[in-house]
Amino acid sequence: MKKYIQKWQTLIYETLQKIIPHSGEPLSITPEFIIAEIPPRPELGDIAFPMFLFAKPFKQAPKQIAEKVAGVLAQTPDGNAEASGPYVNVKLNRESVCREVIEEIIKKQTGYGEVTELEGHKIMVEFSCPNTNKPLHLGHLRNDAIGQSISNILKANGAGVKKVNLINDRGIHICKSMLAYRKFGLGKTPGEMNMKPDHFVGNYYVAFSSWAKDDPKAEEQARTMLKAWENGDKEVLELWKRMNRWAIDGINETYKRTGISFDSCYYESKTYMSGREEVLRGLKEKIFYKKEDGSIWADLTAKGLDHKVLLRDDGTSLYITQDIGTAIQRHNDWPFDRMIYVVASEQNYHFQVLFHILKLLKKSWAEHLYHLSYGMVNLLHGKMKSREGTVVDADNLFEELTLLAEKEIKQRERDTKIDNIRETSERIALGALNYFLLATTPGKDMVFIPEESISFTGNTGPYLQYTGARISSILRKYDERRDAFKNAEVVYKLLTVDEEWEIVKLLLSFPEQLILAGKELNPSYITMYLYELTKHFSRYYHDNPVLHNDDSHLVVTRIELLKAIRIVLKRGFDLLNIPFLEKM
RNA sequence: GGGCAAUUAGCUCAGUUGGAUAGAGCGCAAGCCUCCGGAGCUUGAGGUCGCAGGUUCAAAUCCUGCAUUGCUCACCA
Repeated sequence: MKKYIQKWQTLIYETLQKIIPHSGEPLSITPEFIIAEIPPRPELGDIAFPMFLFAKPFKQAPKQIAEKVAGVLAQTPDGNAEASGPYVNVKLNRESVCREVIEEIIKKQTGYGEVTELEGHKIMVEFSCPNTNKPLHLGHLRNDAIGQSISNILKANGAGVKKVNLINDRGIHICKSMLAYRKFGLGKTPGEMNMKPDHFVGNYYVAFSSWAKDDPKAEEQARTMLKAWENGDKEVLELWKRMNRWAIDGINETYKRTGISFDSCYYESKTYMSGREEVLRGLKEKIFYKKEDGSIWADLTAKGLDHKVLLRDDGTSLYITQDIGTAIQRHNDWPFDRMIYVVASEQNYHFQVLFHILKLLKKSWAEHLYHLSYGMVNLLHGKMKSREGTVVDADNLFEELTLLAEKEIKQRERDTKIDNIRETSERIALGALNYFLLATTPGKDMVFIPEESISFTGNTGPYLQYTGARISSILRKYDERRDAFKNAEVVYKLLTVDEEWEIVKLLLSFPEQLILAGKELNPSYITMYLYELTKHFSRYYHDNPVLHNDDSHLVVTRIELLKAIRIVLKRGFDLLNIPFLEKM
């Protein structure tokens, strides 16, 4: 669409130049600054140009200016202009636009969703970052969905993207589940208990909490264990390795199920030391200071921030210590132009502090670090609170959604027409989940409603998947009857239905939405776009038969349109990690 | 108490750099199957855009104040 808007901006600009009244002032802008809009109702036209801005220099009412401009541009090879109050509304030449767009999409296939906006940029994206003391929950699912999708979107914008995970495998919280296991675990294994191993580990983290409630010594023992861990205590390390393996194996299973992957994986246990060294170096260079008790601090009050502790008085590391080390190591490993941290908004302050500390440490790249902050995921009946046991476990939720999808399939009596019901249900569940999590702007808190997400009607992932399956079904039928259309030709002039035109305009704007989504780091531009596209398609094919037409030229032309829609849908689904289903 | 953010229909969410009558979905009400898959389509009701000022041709959008809610200011991560 941009291409056509630019063309018309120039045409409007040239026309305005011609009609400047003698008493008026010359135009002080260039064509690209002429405001172009999409009219509120399609029957008004395809592009709208408000004339308000020219009223002052022309010393004329916007309405009069619009009429004059439209008079000059009423009939052109590129389309027609007409005045509507203070607006000049343009209707594009449908036939030529239809041809250009549909042919381009079919020629490029899914490459149609590739733009060069960020070519040459190296962008590292960190997301997920699980703790190895418990399984993933709903909050992680939003994190994963955003991280994965943003990476896809940046890649489609031409950037070199490296997806990285950071395994939170050290620290006092890890010691807590270890302690509880040592105390209550009796050497059992997840295999013996027939449990998913990360859930097995998570149970001991819960066990620690209830133990610590009655026994004040529990917290102290955890601190002692952390010290032992950092000092390389053999028995502690042995236990740590064993339990970490369980947790990570389980978490990887969830990633696999939900289509999440990484290019490389960092471990806090391997980076915290370099963070500590960096802090000590900073101390030596008097960037930081030491308190009497031996703890090391940064004074950030000059920046309007607080004082921040970087190393405990017993010398052990904190969250921020290892974050410093990790950032430095990453930039050494893969010198990025930008680094995006996908982390919940509750850590906004932490990242302000982290980025500033890295600047204090004179890391020139620190200003290219960006915290992509996403809001909390709440439930309809309130917040998720681990203490109240209302945390939604990722695996359980996914299973719940899968079963709901399976039930729907059976209810619709589609089970005989689908090859693998379980697999299809899982793919619908994933589509439902990712669509729902990505449809809300990342920065905002959101309410997750499982039943609504899996609903097969309305603005949901499954509805999108259904539409994709319907298109696929029509194209399959066309293939089967191909011989009947041997002599038919594609004639774009035949696409005269308004709904066809709306769809073509949408196809035209896909690359622009992709650029926007990349610029704003916001996948919801894609979810909104895909919903618009599927809604228009549903309306269209409800009233306009594709295959059941006497005119075989019309059939093959509409088939071209459907192929183009399918390509764009597929590409859009890929960006959001929503599986495309041929049948469902 | 300080900082950051949010507030749009009963509920969940859109609303580009200020621009034509503020939009979807769910739910509610009423319709549509001799039709490529009815998981669909059509129509309707439902809004003082948190409140009060200001900026201007024009404000949900920009500015100021207030209210409410969330997050945060830990030797947790």
